[in-house]
Amino acid sequence: MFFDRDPRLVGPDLLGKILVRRQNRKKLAARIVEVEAYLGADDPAAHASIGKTTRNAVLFGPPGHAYVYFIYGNHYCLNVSCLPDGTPGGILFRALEPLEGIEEMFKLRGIEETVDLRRLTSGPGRLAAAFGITRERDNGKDLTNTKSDLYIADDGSLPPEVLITKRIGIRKAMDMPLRYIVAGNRFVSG
DNA sequence: GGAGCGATGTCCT
DNA sequence: GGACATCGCTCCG
Repeated sequence: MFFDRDPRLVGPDLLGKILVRRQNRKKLAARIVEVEAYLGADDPAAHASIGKTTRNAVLFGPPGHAYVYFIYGNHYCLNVSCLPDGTPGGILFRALEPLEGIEEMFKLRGIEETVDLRRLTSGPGRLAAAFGITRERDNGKDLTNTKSDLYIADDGSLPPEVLITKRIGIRKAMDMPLRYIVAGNRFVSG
């Protein structure tokens, strides 16, 4: 299956796909335009590099599941697990291009709709807030289940061009080229 | 528009 | 007790 592969292969293939949230009959949808790969023991920046703990257990579980963690006392971040059960790895969602339910996303973010659309879902903390993602609610969910209230959809569209760069905002393994972005997309962070 | 910094929870040593 | 895969606010140009 799609996520049962190395994150370095899943990452670029995720670009162009759509993250969908359903809640109170409302549908939120946004296109994935920026992600980062996080590996296992060989990647000091990865949460999985320290071995399996209660916090990072989802990364060691079956592929395609949501790993949500709380960072800097303020923000949630969304990842999806990769590789087979027992082998850690995942992809961090860093930026989305809003498609549907934009009004609801502004509400969930707690900002006015006059704010530049780019500030709505550009950045891991921002996109998680815009989708109402919390650890309590979403950690461990199967993102391949389209009956779920949080999943990844595919409308068949492919990004024009994928660029690979160094990852952003980390203190370790800063030089590994594991960030994947849609070239020229205005919703990419940084 | 960029550098500096505070907020603030959770996990791990 | 320190680190942390962030954000938004200041202050300065």
